[in-house]
Amino acid sequence: MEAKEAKPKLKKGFWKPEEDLILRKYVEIHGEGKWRTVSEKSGLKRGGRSCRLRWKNYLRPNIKRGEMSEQEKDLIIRLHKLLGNRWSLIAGRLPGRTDNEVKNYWNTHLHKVVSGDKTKEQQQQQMVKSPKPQVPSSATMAKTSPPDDKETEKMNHQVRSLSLQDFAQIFWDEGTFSLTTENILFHPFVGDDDFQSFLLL
DNA sequence: AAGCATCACAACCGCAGGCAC
DNA sequence: TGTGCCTGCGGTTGTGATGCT
Repeated sequence: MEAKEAKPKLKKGFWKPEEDLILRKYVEIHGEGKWRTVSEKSGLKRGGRSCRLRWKNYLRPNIKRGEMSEQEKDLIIRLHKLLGNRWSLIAGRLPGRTDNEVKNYWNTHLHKVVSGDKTKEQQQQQMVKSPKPQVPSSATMAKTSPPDDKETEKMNHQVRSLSLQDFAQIFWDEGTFSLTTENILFHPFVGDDDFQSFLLL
């Protein structure tokens, strides 16, 4: 039995600093995309998807590392309530954070908080009071992303179109808006007529 | 000090949509 | 119009770090 094709054995597991360096340099010169060729041409013995993930989650410029701020935590909880496990959409509202990071953070910290921690329970109760519709499981949601501008616009549109009312409810606490300045800054409606109207409600 | 349990997070995998040919 | 490749998404797994007994 012949071996089909001497496939170079792909490396798995944690990335070494020198591998990061190679990938970073390659992307700086050639740009993002065509991840399969990145792995072939750069000499990295990594699969294209592994390269893409590493770049997207750790090497990309403007990645924010470190602990989540209170505003970020709050926003994640609220958006998760609204959007469900649409991590890429949620991450899109958190500058510098990646979907993987948000997902991990939710699974290790916030999920526990929301589903049981006494000290935080009160915060969550406010949101649990009025059940929010989840995003319809439409195949159009959150799958596939063309490059940035389009994607951003698409996400904003998606969130906008389904959630003006939902946001109004979510940010409504016991008869008082808890829409903070920070939340407004993160909010996709900023600058939109929709949002202006929303604020005037 | 050693062994075990749990936590936190990086990375991988399967699936599905978009796009080029 | 059909097919195959590329890429992104969400779920899951693996591994190192830390805490506890």
